[in-house]
Amino acid sequence: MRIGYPCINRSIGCSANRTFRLASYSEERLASTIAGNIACLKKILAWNRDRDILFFRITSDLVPFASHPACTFPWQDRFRNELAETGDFIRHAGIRISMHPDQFIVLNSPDEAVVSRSMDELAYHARVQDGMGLDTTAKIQLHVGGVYGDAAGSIARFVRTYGRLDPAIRRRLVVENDDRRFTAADCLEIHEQTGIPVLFDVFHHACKNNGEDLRTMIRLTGNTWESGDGIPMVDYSSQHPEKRAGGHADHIDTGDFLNFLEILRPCDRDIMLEIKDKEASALIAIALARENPRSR
DNA sequence: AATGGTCAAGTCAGC
DNA sequence: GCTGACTTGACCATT
Repeated sequence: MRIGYPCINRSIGCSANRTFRLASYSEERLASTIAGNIACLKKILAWNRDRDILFFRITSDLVPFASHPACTFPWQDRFRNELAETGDFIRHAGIRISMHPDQFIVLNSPDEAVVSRSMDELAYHARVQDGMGLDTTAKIQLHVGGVYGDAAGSIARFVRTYGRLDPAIRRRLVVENDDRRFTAADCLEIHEQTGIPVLFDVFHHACKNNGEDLRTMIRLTGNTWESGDGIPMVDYSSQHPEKRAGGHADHIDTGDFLNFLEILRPCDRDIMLEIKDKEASALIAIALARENPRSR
């Protein structure tokens, strides 16, 4: 079991998701931004490794505008060495990597232009992981997409589009339940038709479900991951006490997390903490997991 | 140096 | 019809 956090480290003082405005786009600006982002990513990974944080979500902003028509810069060639070195570090440290394209990537959109742009953006994500030489246990997690007033039809559209994806994307793509549109059961249905692994989001499941037993869903979603996909990933968060239902907590709720660890037992999972204070909560979660080992 | 409007992109609930 | 939320704020013109 690895425990990690997404994208940003608030302790180090650098950011791996620097970007700039499209209006100020230039190759020089892009190249210097990418160089800075990769340099910071390496610092974060080393900081994590030193603290046994062995799961990390790499920001989608590592290469700004990578899939935008304005970007003709051959970043994968220009940063070949930097990407490969980062990948070497990741492998030697035993770190697990995920990425999570943002809300604009919608494979089941009825608008073919949206689908096309989404595929380009997924190809970029795959190229980052390929450039690092990561195996297929590194994943790209995506939600099903929009409902458009017809959930069944929208699931069918996701399945059809999945069949069109480049294998370089397909071997890394996993589908995740969201908090208001498609449940883990919907994702399992998609798995039946495509074979895509299901990344179970515990908090989203609490927000939207069909009354399924939590342990059962953890087991069923875990079964969709084959050996080449690695240990199943799960996303974990808890409700922010003041925000709307579905709002992520600022800080780990230790009681809730311990309860989750107990429910998880005896399944092995890599846990991504989607909590605002990032590495601070990850360090606490790792200490809690140590005190409450999975195998007795 | 601090601040507030704005930023490539989609969908949808809530007002 | 507009705004905010989403896995994650950061950029930049202006004061």
